Amino acid sequence: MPKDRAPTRIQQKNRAAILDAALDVFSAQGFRGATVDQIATVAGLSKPNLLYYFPSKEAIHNEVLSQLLDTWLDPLRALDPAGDPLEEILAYVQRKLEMSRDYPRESRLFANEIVQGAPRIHDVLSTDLRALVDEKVAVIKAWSDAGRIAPVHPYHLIFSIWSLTQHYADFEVQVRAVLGEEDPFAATPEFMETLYRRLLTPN
Amino acid sequence: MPKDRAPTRIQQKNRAAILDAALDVFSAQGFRGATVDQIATVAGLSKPNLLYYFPSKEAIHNEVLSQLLDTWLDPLRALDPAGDPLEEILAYVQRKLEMSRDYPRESRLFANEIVQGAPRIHDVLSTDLRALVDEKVAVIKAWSDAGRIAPVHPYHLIFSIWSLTQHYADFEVQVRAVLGEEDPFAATPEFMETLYRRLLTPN
DNA sequence: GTATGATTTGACCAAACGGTCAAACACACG
DNA sequence: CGTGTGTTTGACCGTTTGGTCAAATCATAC
Repeated sequence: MPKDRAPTRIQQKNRAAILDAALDVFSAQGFRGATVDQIATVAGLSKPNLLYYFPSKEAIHNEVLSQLLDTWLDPLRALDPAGDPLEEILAYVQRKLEMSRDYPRESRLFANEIVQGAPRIHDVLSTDLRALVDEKVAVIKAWSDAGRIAPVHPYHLIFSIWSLTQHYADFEVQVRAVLGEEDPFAATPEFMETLYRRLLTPN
Repeated sequence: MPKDRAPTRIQQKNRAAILDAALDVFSAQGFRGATVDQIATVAGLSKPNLLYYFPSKEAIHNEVLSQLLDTWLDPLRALDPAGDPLEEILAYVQRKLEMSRDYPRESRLFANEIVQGAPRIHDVLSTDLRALVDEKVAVIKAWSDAGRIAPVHPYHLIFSIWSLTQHYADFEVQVRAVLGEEDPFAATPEFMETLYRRLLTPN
């Protein structure tokens, strides 16, 4: 490990390469399935060299995961209580869908972690995530109570948005196997819009 | 390995215990994350004893996975072209939801496999699964074209059902972290029914 | 009870894995 | 150029893992 100075160009480049490679490997194999050697190879480094930049496999995983968590909830944070209810929710759906299309590795990393019981991020889920969801649920409930959108169970509404949008990244192999040549994201935005417009348009 | 005779009572009991334990461990840790020792311990056997009944870790995984695939698509197979369109689809949704509630381990095993690229079941997906989906998509498209349900992209309709229902099993930790004490499945059937009724009821 | 096959296990092996370390190498700066 | 710091690596270590095997134990039919 280098001393406590400003990172050199080499450090910046290599740390970035390692984190990108780790995202590749962890999202495709899970934490236990990934090997340090694999990550090093993908990053174009030797294993000891990689361990010169990060103290352990777990440290790399933590770093990748916390970088992910930082941005993962941005689309929901942006849901504006002052905006038009239906349009706000539709915009949130589209933002989430874009993230699945543009950052599928991040989505799969998250999925891997959750499916296997979220051992490393359970705390964040039941504190930060829960608080954010509670906040936005209150907004949606207010809209619903005011009759500005159809009555809906707000928690399940949010779960449905998560599951529908992330499905195209997390289960991409399955979607592609079923669709064949067709682009999975071709008709998806329109489908989502129709679905939530019909669900939420008041009477 | 015993000779090629009818399985004894001990064989039946132990093979069943192993497969159940394997479902536990594989669904919670993924293939590479699971160890033979773990499975053996959960099954109440020693590792060499377990390997007396199955030749390898991969053989156990294959067996568990193929038993799963056998029944996983039954709810979709049961979609009856002769039934009432909306009620048929709603019934399919409820069957899938029940499977998520009653067989979450199976759902998570499947999710683990797909998220990590489905290396072992890719063939089944692009043959059997695809054929079944194509068949049912045709049914839904016919209903849609006949105006018996609202116009809808049939593939994405099916994907939406998969993702929504399986979400409650695959992402159970997250759902519970957000909902707290509340039973994840309490309001879910009603939410699903409302959603698909609104989406599919012809104008 | 005893013979035969089924079942179980402790001891063991080779490979893979996460991680360490001293030595070699590269590079910037005077 | 040389020297001090940052960087890279081959060799190595202890542990975990999947799997083997011979020997011991158990169940059952005669």
